[in-house]
Amino acid sequence: MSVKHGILALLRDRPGYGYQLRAEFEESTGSTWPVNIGQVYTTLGRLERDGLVAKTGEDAEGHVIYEITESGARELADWFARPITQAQRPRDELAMKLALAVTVPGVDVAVLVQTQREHAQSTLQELTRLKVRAAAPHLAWSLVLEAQIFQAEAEIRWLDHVEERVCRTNG
Amino acid sequence: MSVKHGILALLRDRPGYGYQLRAEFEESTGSTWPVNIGQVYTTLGRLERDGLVAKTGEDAEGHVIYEITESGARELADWFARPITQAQRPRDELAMKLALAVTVPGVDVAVLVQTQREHAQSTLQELTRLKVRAAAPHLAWSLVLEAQIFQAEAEIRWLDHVEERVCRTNG
DNA sequence: GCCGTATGTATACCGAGTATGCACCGCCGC
DNA sequence: GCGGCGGTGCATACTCGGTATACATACGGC
Repeated sequence: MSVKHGILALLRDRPGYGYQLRAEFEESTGSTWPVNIGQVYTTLGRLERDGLVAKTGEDAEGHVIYEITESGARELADWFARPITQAQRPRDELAMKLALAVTVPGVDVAVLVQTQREHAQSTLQELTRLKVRAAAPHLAWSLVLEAQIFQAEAEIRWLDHVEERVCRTNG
Repeated sequence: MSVKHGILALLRDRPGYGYQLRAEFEESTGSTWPVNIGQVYTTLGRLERDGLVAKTGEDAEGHVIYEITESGARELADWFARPITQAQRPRDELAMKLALAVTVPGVDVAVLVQTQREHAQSTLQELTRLKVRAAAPHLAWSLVLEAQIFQAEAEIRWLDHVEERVCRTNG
């Protein structure tokens, strides 16, 4: 979903080709999410199939150039207007794991929570360090980084909450 | 990933068959995440292929029964011991969208943030209502629900933060 | 008897993501 | 000069998560 709309957004700015789109895509998210080049081509293929982009031929260097279509621009505008809903998101792996852990017998939930919290805390420290160190932060990059920070904090808060609830339940 | 380990966890408790495993899986997460039955069978197939579960034949009613293998139990124990890392998680759709929005020209970031926050707030209210209304809450269910609440709160906090940063940048 | 629903298994299909193959080109060292 | 090496660029094969659907059986109500 995201790579698809990312490519559309980049193509709305100006036409481009696969390899270049990957670089722009990664740069626009502050190189936080590496994108496999193969995925760019398959996504471009699907977008073309669905009439959201079109091949315009080749440029002087022989690159296969794509441009956005009217239909693609509409889809992009819709996407920006639509909020991201809970339903579109994948399952929360951690919540799932803990739900399983408290359901099936023989799992030490306290240890699990403890391990996860230690991990989350070191992740949070690492992210904070990255943020502080950044000399001339790219806006998109720092927004993504801060999203990860807020999420890590929420995870730690939730783990504290879980620990309290589970301990109270057990004793 | 999660369905795979969920099935392993359920099978460690006792052997079972596809349809039953789906019901148990959904119940263990408080019916928060519906699982398509087809996925259960394909996952069981892959688990069998990899030697993590094994068919034991049929029970009295003719159900195809699977049981966990030693190797499967090891993998499950490993999974519970391993923390969930950032890398295993999928891209954050919302962070991605905003990173794109501030990068490509012609997107009204303020409106986007506003729309998303309204949506997140109504989601949060809905989740809170669910939590309060729950008469005899299942532990796993309420943990999952609370995870969603903590995440929605973090999202709203982050959106406030983004708004402040973007406004400051623009004016 | 027959229709609708729940139970149960299995397969086809699609999209996201990864690995890999293949070709071209420019640079650097010998 | 030339042979290796790394960057650029395109394309395909493959796996996995997830959905839809086909198909069969059993059971209960009209």
